Amino acid sequence: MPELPEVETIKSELLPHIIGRRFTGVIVYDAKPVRQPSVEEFRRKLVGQKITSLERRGKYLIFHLSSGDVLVTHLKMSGALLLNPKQTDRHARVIFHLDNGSQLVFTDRRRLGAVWLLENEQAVTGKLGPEPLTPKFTAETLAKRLQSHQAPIKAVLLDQAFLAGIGNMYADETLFAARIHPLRKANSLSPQEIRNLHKAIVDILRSAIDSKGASVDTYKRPDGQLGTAHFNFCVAHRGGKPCPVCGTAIQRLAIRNRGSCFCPNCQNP
DNA sequence: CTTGGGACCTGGCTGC
DNA sequence: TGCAGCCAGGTCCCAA
Repeated sequence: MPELPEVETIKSELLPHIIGRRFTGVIVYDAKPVRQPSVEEFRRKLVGQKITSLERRGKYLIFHLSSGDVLVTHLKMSGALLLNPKQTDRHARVIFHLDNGSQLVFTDRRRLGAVWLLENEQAVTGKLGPEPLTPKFTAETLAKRLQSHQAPIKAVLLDQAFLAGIGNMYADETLFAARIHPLRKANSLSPQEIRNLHKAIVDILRSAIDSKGASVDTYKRPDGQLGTAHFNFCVAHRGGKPCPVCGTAIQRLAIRNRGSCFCPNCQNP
């Protein structure tokens, strides 16, 4: 599942291969992911445009084009952007042909992913919360934003309008690193716990980026390689297995219909 | 405003 | 071995 570290990895590995390239053709095998505009307009407007820059916002990728328009992608659960894959599988949804002969393949097994071609990205990314890996995201910022939430901290961390880019696995890892129980009410955290949580968010995300993301499910980098961040996971996707710190069995429960793994000993309620 | 539940979607897994 | 049904989770939509 591509979360911030996975999307950041895709961005940085795609970047050198696509900057300055021009779209020469766009083949839509599945219209479902093309959210805006119509498939016909999507193709017509895209062909001929040059990619001038590529940025990540939360879990979105934003391709800036020479026309001023932006191509925005979200990979959701099972999406990937593959560069010149050896074989195009049956899950290829859109193929972008570039002027150097390369193919950029948007593939997505579960068909939840989406692409937009827009005048600007605000309609899609406008409601996102702060970027956790920018200097503006401080423990003080976090503390202030937590005050207005009494939902479980795990649910709040998953809210993209609260903080952009964290998904289920990194929320679990972050709370474990900060020793905070996922059901704690967000506005009940002490100043020290908030400082710990802030540090955990930054550390966990940075280290996952260093490991090129986590390949627990279908996540692949543009060249088809896997990431290794999941080898460092302490609790995420480890329900029933021993806690690496104390050996207690990792517990699993549903919060907001999402599986949450935590150590009942290290993360006290 | 916040909160929580259902829907979307497909393939891997479970259990009969 | 076959197959129905469950489950995974990012985000949108809706109701309270």
